Amino acid sequence: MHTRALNTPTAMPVSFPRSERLAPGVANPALGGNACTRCRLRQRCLPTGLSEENLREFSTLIFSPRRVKAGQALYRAGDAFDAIYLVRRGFLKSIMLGEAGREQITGFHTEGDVVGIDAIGSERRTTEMVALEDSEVCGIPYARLEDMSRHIPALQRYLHRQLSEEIVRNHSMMFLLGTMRAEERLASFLLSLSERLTARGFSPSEFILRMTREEIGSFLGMKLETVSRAFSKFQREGMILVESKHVRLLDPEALQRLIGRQAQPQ
Amino acid sequence: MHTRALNTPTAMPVSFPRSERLAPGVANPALGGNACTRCRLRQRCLPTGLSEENLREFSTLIFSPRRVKAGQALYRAGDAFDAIYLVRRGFLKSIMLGEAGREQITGFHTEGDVVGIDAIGSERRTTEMVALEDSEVCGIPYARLEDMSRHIPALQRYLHRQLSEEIVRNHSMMFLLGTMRAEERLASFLLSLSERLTARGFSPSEFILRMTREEIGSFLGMKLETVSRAFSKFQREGMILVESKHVRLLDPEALQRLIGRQAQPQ
DNA sequence: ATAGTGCTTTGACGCAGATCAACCCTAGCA
DNA sequence: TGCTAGGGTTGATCTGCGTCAAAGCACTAT
Repeated sequence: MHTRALNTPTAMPVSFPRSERLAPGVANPALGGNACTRCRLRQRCLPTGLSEENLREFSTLIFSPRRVKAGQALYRAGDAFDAIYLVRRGFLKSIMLGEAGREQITGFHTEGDVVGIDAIGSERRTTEMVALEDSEVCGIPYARLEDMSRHIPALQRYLHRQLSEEIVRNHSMMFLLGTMRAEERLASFLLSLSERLTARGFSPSEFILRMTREEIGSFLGMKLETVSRAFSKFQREGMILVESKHVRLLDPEALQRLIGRQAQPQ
Repeated sequence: MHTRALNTPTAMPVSFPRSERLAPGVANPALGGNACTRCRLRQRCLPTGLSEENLREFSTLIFSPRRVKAGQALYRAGDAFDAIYLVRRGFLKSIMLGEAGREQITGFHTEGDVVGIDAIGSERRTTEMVALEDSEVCGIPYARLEDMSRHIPALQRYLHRQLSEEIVRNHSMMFLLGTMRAEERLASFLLSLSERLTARGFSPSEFILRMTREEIGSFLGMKLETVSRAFSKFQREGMILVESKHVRLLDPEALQRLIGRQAQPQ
């Protein structure tokens, strides 16, 4: 039995027990050039089922990694759509802007995620993508990806699967926003975050939030004060430990129950 | 200046002035067999830019129209995903089912819409599609569509555009559910309904709602009573005329303003 | 040290919308 | 003709969450 890496290399608050950081699954942590075949994320980000030859061909598509500093935008609403991106490192948010200065965060993204796929088939970006911490992404020019996916069926399936997953995620969010109350939303958020981090080889029960209470609120359709109160309540009831951005899930089943119960009367 | 067709062939309530029904844009209203080239919806539902030859090839894909009676499901959650559908006639809703018997309507669909595309790339349906009135859909087996789109670029683009539009619609819904208050949601709903019907050659300002207050509420994340009150208020303020399912927009700009204003304080 | 800034927490209060309930209308049907 | 069921409207009341405000904490700059 061993602890898995926290989703951060930075120091923990002193009052919190520090978890050990392990190598995230792949033996060679040194990043190579931009050749996908040597990338540490190869298992997670590339289409599966490509032949060696196809994989090499696919690698030629990819721009060398681009850095996006915390606070900077990878793209903005209105920009021409010409590429999708694989997140290689870091954490980003996608934002939708509406009239009257209203805006909403429509997603958070971290390593291994495909981002910017939502504008596929359109001319321009309708959302913008901003880094919450220093990040690195690999761009794939869309026109060439479209071409290549015509003669590599596995690539076509990969693309369609990414699109499908985006749609399914969106449906889940619509469901969350349309039917859940504040505490259910936050519980759901925490559990899904935990799942995603687990899939990336991090600890399922302990993590660092990369976003503010206000950003969580924007994503979940509630105000930052409500987010904060829900965190405090979960802590009071022993379901989580929270200290500012550091969260530990003590009783995920309780969070799950909190979402599941409370069906409509009879 | 002439009036356009209402989105129904049925009789109007007597107290409402009846609009004239005109032919919906295409000269020959008699439906042919299942040959797309003779379908009255050809302009709206088929990929544009196909050569005559490609169009004939595409037509061979399509199953002959399938009828779905009001209340019946076209597919259910858990069904194998094997086809997408073009709505040829009628009106349907898609529903997402959650734990504890909760459910939410994620979309309404009418003629010319592509439905069932959300499960692309997955094995099984995650939502279900139920007809609100007697409907007709043309199925397209997905595996063959995927194949064919590899050698017909216009078809590939068409597919990607459909997926993109689905994603953009979902984002708009997330924005609506996450940032708008009840009256704004309903105003937004009415305007978007009006737009969609206009694009199909119906009257932009007068239409029949095919769904109940409860279904509108489910879609917009509010209770049926709140929907009803918002309708009444809009009518009191002279923005719409509403009599049960029959709606006329008297002042669309006012509805638009209702959404636009009310930014967050400074 | 000190001040300033951004983020978080917590309390007090108010309101939008949910809930509960009564009643109406229409359609279908015995 | 009357009964029933489903849908819609409206009123009264309740409550979850937004709003407003104050204060604390961690960082950074000076």
